[in-house]
Amino acid sequence: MTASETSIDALDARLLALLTEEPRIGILEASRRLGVARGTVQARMDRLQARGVVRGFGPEIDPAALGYGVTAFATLEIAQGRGPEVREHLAAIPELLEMHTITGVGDMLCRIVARSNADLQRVIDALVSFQGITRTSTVVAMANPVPYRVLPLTAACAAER
Amino acid sequence: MTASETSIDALDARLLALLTEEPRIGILEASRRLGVARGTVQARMDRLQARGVVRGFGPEIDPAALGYGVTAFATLEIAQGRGPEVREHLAAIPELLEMHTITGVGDMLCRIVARSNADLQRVIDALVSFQGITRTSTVVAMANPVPYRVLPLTAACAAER
DNA sequence: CTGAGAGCTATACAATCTGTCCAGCCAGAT
DNA sequence: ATCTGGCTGGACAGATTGTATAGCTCTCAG
Repeated sequence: MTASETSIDALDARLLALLTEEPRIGILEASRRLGVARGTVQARMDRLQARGVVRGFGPEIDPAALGYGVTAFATLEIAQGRGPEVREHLAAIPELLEMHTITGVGDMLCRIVARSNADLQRVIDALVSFQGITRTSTVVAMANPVPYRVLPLTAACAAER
Repeated sequence: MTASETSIDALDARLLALLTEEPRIGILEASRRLGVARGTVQARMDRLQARGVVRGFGPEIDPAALGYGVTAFATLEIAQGRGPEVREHLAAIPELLEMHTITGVGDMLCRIVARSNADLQRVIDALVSFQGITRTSTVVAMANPVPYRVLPLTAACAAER
Protein backbone atom coordinates (compact mmCIF):
# COMPACT_ATOMS: atom_id res chain seq x y z
CA MET A 1 0.00 0.00 0.00
CA THR A 2 1.43 3.25 -1.16
CA ALA A 3 -0.81 5.10 1.26
CA SER A 4 1.87 5.13 3.90
CA GLU A 5 3.38 8.05 2.06
CA THR A 6 3.85 10.95 4.36
CA SER A 7 2.93 13.44 1.70
CA ILE A 8 -0.09 14.61 -0.20
CA ASP A 9 -0.87 15.12 -3.84
CA ALA A 10 -2.25 18.08 -5.75
CA LEU A 11 -5.86 17.07 -5.31
CA ASP A 12 -5.41 16.78 -1.56
CA ALA A 13 -3.84 20.21 -1.48
CA ARG A 14 -6.63 21.75 -3.52
CA LEU A 15 -9.19 20.11 -1.32
CA LEU A 16 -7.56 21.38 1.84
CA ALA A 17 -7.23 24.86 0.42
CA LEU A 18 -10.86 24.86 -0.58
CA LEU A 19 -12.07 23.66 2.79
CA THR A 20 -9.83 26.11 4.60
CA GLU A 21 -11.18 29.04 2.67
CA GLU A 22 -14.81 28.00 2.70
CA PRO A 23 -15.36 25.44 5.43
CA ARG A 24 -19.12 25.60 5.23
CA ILE A 25 -19.42 24.19 1.73
CA GLY A 26 -19.31 20.55 2.70
CA ILE A 27 -18.04 17.50 0.90
CA LEU A 28 -20.60 17.53 -1.87
CA GLU A 29 -20.04 21.12 -2.90
CA ALA A 30 -16.29 20.59 -2.64
CA SER A 31 -16.49 17.69 -5.06
CA ARG A 32 -18.41 19.87 -7.48
CA ARG A 33 -15.88 22.67 -7.27
CA LEU A 34 -12.96 20.33 -7.69
CA GLY A 35 -14.60 18.56 -10.57
CA VAL A 36 -14.32 15.08 -9.12
CA ALA A 37 -16.79 12.53 -7.83
CA ARG A 38 -18.13 12.94 -4.33
CA GLY A 39 -16.87 9.51 -3.40
CA THR A 40 -13.37 10.60 -4.28
CA VAL A 41 -13.49 13.61 -2.03
CA GLN A 42 -14.97 11.55 0.74
CA ALA A 43 -12.26 8.92 0.36
CA ARG A 44 -9.55 11.60 0.33
CA MET A 45 -10.86 13.20 3.49
CA ASP A 46 -11.10 9.83 5.20
CA ARG A 47 -7.51 9.07 4.29
CA LEU A 48 -6.26 12.47 5.33
CA GLN A 49 -7.93 12.12 8.68
CA ALA A 50 -6.75 8.54 9.11
CA ARG A 51 -3.19 9.65 8.44
CA GLY A 52 -3.56 12.46 10.92
CA VAL A 53 -2.95 15.19 8.39
CA VAL A 54 -6.34 16.59 9.23
CA ARG A 55 -6.92 16.54 12.96
CA GLY A 56 -10.47 17.76 12.87
CA PHE A 57 -12.81 20.60 12.13
CA GLY A 58 -13.13 22.36 15.42
CA PRO A 59 -14.28 25.96 15.58
CA GLU A 60 -11.47 28.47 15.26
CA ILE A 61 -11.84 30.81 18.18
CA ASP A 62 -10.36 34.28 18.10
CA PRO A 63 -9.08 35.39 21.52
CA ALA A 64 -9.06 38.98 20.31
CA ALA A 65 -12.81 38.86 19.77
CA LEU A 66 -13.13 37.71 23.36
CA GLY A 67 -11.35 40.82 24.51
CA TYR A 68 -7.85 39.40 24.64
CA GLY A 69 -6.24 41.62 22.09
CA VAL A 70 -2.69 41.56 23.43
CA THR A 71 -0.40 38.68 22.56
CA ALA A 72 3.01 38.10 24.08
CA PHE A 73 5.70 35.47 24.17
CA ALA A 74 7.42 34.64 27.43
CA THR A 75 10.65 32.73 27.70
CA LEU A 76 11.17 31.05 31.04
CA GLU A 77 14.22 29.58 32.69
CA ILE A 78 13.45 26.80 35.09
CA ALA A 79 15.37 25.55 38.10
CA GLN A 80 16.82 22.06 37.70
CA GLY A 81 14.20 19.39 38.16
CA ARG A 82 11.36 21.83 38.61
CA GLY A 83 10.01 21.26 35.10
CA PRO A 84 7.03 19.09 35.97
CA GLU A 85 5.62 21.39 38.63
CA VAL A 86 6.11 24.43 36.48
CA ARG A 87 4.41 22.72 33.58
CA GLU A 88 1.38 22.03 35.71
CA HIS A 89 1.30 25.55 37.03
CA LEU A 90 1.42 26.95 33.53
CA ALA A 91 -1.24 24.62 32.22
CA ALA A 92 -3.62 26.03 34.83
CA ILE A 93 -3.39 29.56 33.46
CA PRO A 94 -6.11 30.13 30.88
CA GLU A 95 -4.31 33.05 29.29
CA LEU A 96 -1.47 30.70 28.39
CA LEU A 97 -2.40 29.47 24.94
CA GLU A 98 0.52 27.18 24.30
CA MET A 99 3.88 26.24 25.70
CA HIS A 100 6.93 24.59 24.19
CA THR A 101 10.09 23.38 25.79
CA ILE A 102 13.01 24.74 23.85
CA THR A 103 16.71 24.51 23.30
CA GLY A 104 18.96 27.45 24.01
CA VAL A 105 19.18 29.95 26.80
CA GLY A 106 15.57 29.55 27.93
CA ASP A 107 13.76 26.38 28.85
CA MET A 108 10.20 27.13 27.92
CA LEU A 109 8.50 29.40 25.45
CA CYS A 110 4.94 30.43 26.19
CA ARG A 111 2.38 32.20 24.10
CA ILE A 112 0.09 34.26 26.27
CA VAL A 113 -2.74 36.72 25.73
CA ALA A 114 -4.19 39.51 27.81
CA ARG A 115 -6.92 42.12 27.63
CA SER A 116 -4.52 45.05 27.61
CA ASN A 117 -0.95 45.92 28.36
CA ALA A 118 -1.93 46.50 31.95
CA ASP A 119 -3.66 43.16 32.06
CA LEU A 120 -0.59 41.59 30.57
CA GLN A 121 1.24 42.52 33.73
CA ARG A 122 -1.29 40.56 35.74
CA VAL A 123 -0.94 37.53 33.48
CA ILE A 124 2.83 37.63 33.61
CA ASP A 125 2.73 37.94 37.37
CA ALA A 126 0.51 34.89 37.54
CA LEU A 127 2.86 33.12 35.19
CA VAL A 128 6.12 33.80 36.98
CA SER A 129 5.01 33.91 40.59
CA PHE A 130 5.93 30.32 41.09
CA GLN A 131 8.95 28.75 42.65
CA GLY A 132 11.18 27.11 40.15
CA ILE A 133 11.01 29.83 37.56
CA THR A 134 14.39 31.50 37.81
CA ARG A 135 14.27 33.98 35.01
CA THR A 136 11.83 35.26 32.44
CA SER A 137 11.85 37.54 29.48
CA THR A 138 8.79 38.67 27.62
CA VAL A 139 8.27 40.20 24.24
CA VAL A 140 4.98 41.70 23.20
CA ALA A 141 3.61 41.02 19.75
CA MET A 142 2.70 44.24 18.02
CA ALA A 143 1.44 43.17 14.65
CA ASN A 144 0.94 39.81 13.01
CA PRO A 145 1.99 40.31 9.40
CA VAL A 146 1.83 36.58 8.71
CA PRO A 147 -1.05 35.00 10.61
CA TYR A 148 -0.85 31.29 11.26
CA ARG A 149 -1.18 29.39 8.04
CA VAL A 150 -0.43 25.93 6.70
CA LEU A 151 -1.67 26.12 3.16
CA PRO A 152 1.64 27.20 1.62
CA LEU A 153 3.22 24.20 3.27
CA THR A 154 0.63 21.80 1.93
CA ALA A 155 1.07 23.37 -1.49
CA ALA A 156 4.82 22.86 -1.26
CA CYS A 157 4.31 19.24 -0.23
CA ALA A 158 1.98 18.61 -3.13
CA ALA A 159 4.28 20.37 -5.58
CA GLU A 160 7.27 18.19 -4.83
CA ARG A 161 5.10 15.28 -5.87
CA MET B 1 -28.64 45.67 22.49
CA THR B 2 -26.60 43.88 25.04
CA ALA B 3 -25.08 41.81 22.28
CA SER B 4 -22.18 44.21 21.95
CA GLU B 5 -20.70 42.54 24.98
CA THR B 6 -17.26 41.30 24.25
CA SER B 7 -17.72 38.23 26.33
CA ILE B 8 -19.57 34.97 26.27
CA ASP B 9 -21.82 33.16 28.70
CA ALA B 10 -21.74 29.66 30.10
CA LEU B 11 -23.88 28.19 27.34
CA ASP B 12 -21.59 29.64 24.69
CA ALA B 13 -18.59 28.19 26.46
CA ARG B 14 -20.18 24.77 26.75
CA LEU B 15 -21.15 24.87 23.11
CA LEU B 16 -17.66 25.82 22.02
CA ALA B 17 -16.12 23.14 24.20
CA LEU B 18 -18.48 20.55 22.78
CA LEU B 19 -17.79 21.51 19.19
CA THR B 20 -14.08 21.64 19.80
CA GLU B 21 -14.01 18.14 21.20
CA GLU B 22 -16.41 16.60 18.74
CA PRO B 23 -16.69 18.81 15.69
CA ARG B 24 -18.53 16.28 13.60
CA ILE B 25 -21.66 16.15 15.72
CA GLY B 26 -23.38 19.11 14.11
CA ILE B 27 -25.80 21.67 15.45
CA LEU B 28 -28.65 19.29 16.06
CA GLU B 29 -26.70 16.79 18.09
CA ALA B 30 -25.07 19.63 19.99
CA SER B 31 -28.46 20.99 20.97
CA ARG B 32 -29.44 17.56 22.23
CA ARG B 33 -26.30 17.23 24.31
CA LEU B 34 -26.63 20.70 25.74
CA GLY B 35 -30.29 20.18 26.50
CA VAL B 36 -31.51 23.26 24.66
CA ALA B 37 -33.56 23.84 21.53
CA ARG B 38 -31.84 23.56 18.20
CA GLY B 39 -32.87 27.10 17.33
CA THR B 40 -31.02 28.33 20.39
CA VAL B 41 -27.80 26.64 19.39
CA GLN B 42 -28.16 27.88 15.87
CA ALA B 43 -28.76 31.42 17.08
CA ARG B 44 -25.76 31.22 19.42
CA MET B 45 -23.49 30.03 16.66
CA ASP B 46 -24.73 32.74 14.34
CA ARG B 47 -24.03 35.36 16.98
CA LEU B 48 -20.61 33.97 17.83
CA GLN B 49 -19.65 34.01 14.20
CA ALA B 50 -21.11 37.46 13.66
CA ARG B 51 -19.10 38.76 16.57
CA GLY B 52 -15.99 37.14 15.20
CA VAL B 53 -15.46 34.91 18.20
CA VAL B 54 -15.70 31.93 15.90
CA ARG B 55 -13.77 32.57 12.71
CA GLY B 56 -14.74 29.38 10.98
CA PHE B 57 -14.49 25.63 10.89
CA GLY B 58 -11.55 25.01 8.67
CA PRO B 59 -9.69 21.72 8.78
CA GLU B 60 -6.91 21.61 11.35
CA ILE B 61 -3.84 20.47 9.50
CA ASP B 62 -0.95 18.88 11.34
CA PRO B 63 2.41 19.78 9.79
CA ALA B 64 4.01 16.88 11.64
CA ALA B 65 1.79 14.42 9.78
CA LEU B 66 3.04 15.98 6.56
CA GLY B 67 6.57 15.17 7.57
CA TYR B 68 7.44 18.46 9.18
CA GLY B 69 8.13 17.22 12.67
CA VAL B 70 10.58 19.88 13.75
CA THR B 71 9.33 23.22 15.03
CA ALA B 72 11.52 26.22 15.76
CA PHE B 73 11.19 29.86 16.62
CA ALA B 74 13.43 32.39 14.96
CA THR B 75 13.94 35.92 16.20
CA LEU B 76 15.11 38.31 13.53
CA GLU B 77 16.63 41.76 13.72
CA ILE B 78 15.92 43.89 10.72
CA ALA B 79 17.85 46.81 9.28
CA GLN B 80 16.07 50.14 9.57
CA GLY B 81 13.40 50.54 6.93
CA ARG B 82 13.84 47.06 5.53
CA GLY B 83 10.73 45.72 7.24
CA PRO B 84 8.41 45.61 4.23
CA GLU B 85 10.80 43.71 1.97
CA VAL B 86 11.69 41.27 4.69
CA ARG B 87 8.05 40.69 5.42
CA GLU B 88 7.43 39.80 1.80
CA HIS B 89 10.42 37.53 1.68
CA LEU B 90 9.27 35.69 4.78
CA ALA B 91 5.71 35.34 3.57
CA ALA B 92 7.02 33.47 0.54
CA ILE B 93 8.58 30.72 2.62
CA PRO B 94 6.08 27.90 3.09
CA GLU B 95 7.87 26.54 6.14
CA LEU B 96 7.19 29.81 7.91
CA LEU B 97 3.90 29.22 9.65
CA GLU B 98 3.45 32.59 11.30
CA MET B 99 5.32 35.77 12.00
CA HIS B 100 4.83 38.52 14.53
CA THR B 101 6.54 41.84 14.89
CA ILE B 102 7.66 42.22 18.45
CA THR B 103 8.96 44.61 21.04
CA GLY B 104 12.36 44.10 22.61
CA VAL B 105 15.74 43.14 21.26
CA GLY B 106 14.42 41.42 18.14
CA ASP B 107 12.07 42.79 15.54
CA MET B 108 10.27 39.73 14.31
CA LEU B 109 9.41 36.37 15.77
CA CYS B 110 8.80 33.54 13.33
CA ARG B 111 7.45 30.07 13.84
CA ILE B 112 8.95 27.68 11.36
CA VAL B 113 8.85 23.96 10.72
CA ALA B 114 11.18 21.54 8.99
CA ARG B 115 11.42 17.87 8.16
CA SER B 116 14.43 17.27 10.36
CA ASN B 117 17.17 19.11 12.15
CA ALA B 118 19.22 18.99 8.99
CA ASP B 119 16.30 20.33 7.02
CA LEU B 120 15.90 23.06 9.60
CA GLN B 121 19.26 24.36 8.53
CA ARG B 122 17.99 24.67 4.99
CA VAL B 123 14.88 26.52 6.13
CA ILE B 124 16.83 28.89 8.30
CA ASP B 125 19.23 29.56 5.47
CA ALA B 126 16.32 30.38 3.24
CA LEU B 127 14.92 32.59 5.96
CA VAL B 128 18.00 34.64 6.74
CA SER B 129 19.66 34.77 3.34
CA PHE B 130 18.12 38.09 2.60
CA GLN B 131 19.53 41.55 2.80
CA GLY B 132 18.06 43.54 5.61
CA ILE B 133 18.16 40.79 8.19
CA THR B 134 20.99 41.81 10.45
CA ARG B 135 20.86 39.22 13.13
CA THR B 136 18.95 36.06 13.95
CA SER B 137 18.65 33.66 16.79
CA THR B 138 16.77 30.41 16.67
CA VAL B 139 15.48 28.09 19.33
CA VAL B 140 14.23 24.63 18.53
CA ALA B 141 11.07 23.36 20.15
CA MET B 142 11.66 20.00 21.74
CA ALA B 143 8.33 19.10 23.27
CA ASN B 144 4.97 20.78 23.34
CA PRO B 145 3.62 20.16 26.84
CA VAL B 146 0.75 22.58 26.31
CA PRO B 147 -0.52 22.36 22.74
CA TYR B 148 -2.40 25.35 21.41
CA ARG B 149 -5.71 25.69 23.17
CA VAL B 150 -8.37 28.32 23.74
CA LEU B 151 -10.96 26.47 25.75
CA PRO B 152 -9.59 27.42 29.17
CA LEU B 153 -9.76 31.03 28.09
CA THR B 154 -13.36 30.76 26.94
CA ALA B 155 -14.19 29.04 30.21
CA ALA B 156 -12.57 31.87 32.13
CA CYS B 157 -14.51 34.43 30.11
CA ALA B 158 -17.77 32.65 30.76
CA ALA B 159 -17.01 32.22 34.44
CA GLU B 160 -16.51 35.90 35.09
CA ARG B 161 -20.00 36.36 33.72
C1' DC C 1 1.76 -10.48 -21.46
C1' DT C 2 -1.53 -11.04 -17.72
C1' DG C 3 -3.64 -10.82 -13.25
C1' DA C 4 -4.15 -8.23 -8.86
C1' DG C 5 -4.81 -4.11 -6.37
C1' DA C 6 -5.86 0.67 -5.82
C1' DG C 7 -8.25 4.71 -7.01
C1' DC C 8 -11.91 7.27 -9.58
C1' DT C 9 -16.52 7.64 -11.76
C1' DA C 10 -21.36 7.34 -11.66
C1' DT C 11 -25.48 6.16 -9.54
C1' DA C 12 -28.81 4.86 -5.93
C1' DC C 13 -31.27 4.96 -1.38
C1' DA C 14 -32.41 5.70 3.18
C1' DA C 15 -31.60 8.45 7.15
C1' DT C 16 -30.32 12.89 8.72
C1' DC C 17 -29.44 17.48 9.09
C1' DT C 18 -29.87 22.31 7.72
C1' DG C 19 -32.13 26.61 6.72
C1' DT C 20 -36.26 28.92 7.87
C1' DC C 21 -40.64 30.12 9.77
C1' DC C 22 -43.90 30.72 13.43
C1' DA C 23 -46.47 31.19 17.80
C1' DG C 24 -46.12 31.09 22.71
C1' DC C 25 -43.77 32.09 26.99
C1' DC C 26 -40.69 34.33 30.29
C1' DA C 27 -37.66 37.81 32.39
C1' DG C 28 -35.43 42.11 32.51
C1' DA C 29 -35.67 46.96 31.15
C1' DT C 30 -38.39 51.25 30.42
C1' DA D 1 -47.83 47.72 32.73
C1' DT D 2 -45.63 47.32 28.14
C1' DC D 3 -41.97 46.08 25.24
C1' DT D 4 -37.87 43.80 23.49
C1' DG D 5 -34.91 40.00 23.23
C1' DG D 6 -34.08 35.29 23.81
C1' DC D 7 -35.59 30.37 24.34
C1' DT D 8 -38.87 26.57 23.30
C1' DG D 9 -41.17 23.21 20.49
C1' DG D 10 -42.85 22.10 16.23
C1' DA D 11 -43.15 21.93 11.17
C1' DC D 12 -41.38 21.65 6.18
C1' DA D 13 -38.99 21.33 2.06
C1' DG D 14 -34.57 20.78 0.23
C1' DA D 15 -29.90 19.31 0.48
C1' DT D 16 -26.27 16.46 2.37
C1' DT D 17 -24.21 12.43 4.36
C1' DG D 18 -23.14 7.57 4.97
C1' DT D 19 -22.89 3.55 2.47
C1' DA D 20 -22.91 0.37 -1.47
C1' DT D 21 -22.16 -1.38 -5.97
C1' DA D 22 -20.28 -1.96 -10.68
C1' DG D 23 -17.31 -0.68 -14.37
C1' DC D 24 -12.79 1.52 -15.94
C1' DT D 25 -8.09 2.58 -16.03
C1' DC D 26 -3.42 2.58 -14.53
C1' DT D 27 0.55 0.60 -12.35
C1' DC D 28 3.28 -3.09 -10.60
C1' DA D 29 4.86 -7.64 -10.14
C1' DG D 30 5.09 -12.37 -11.84
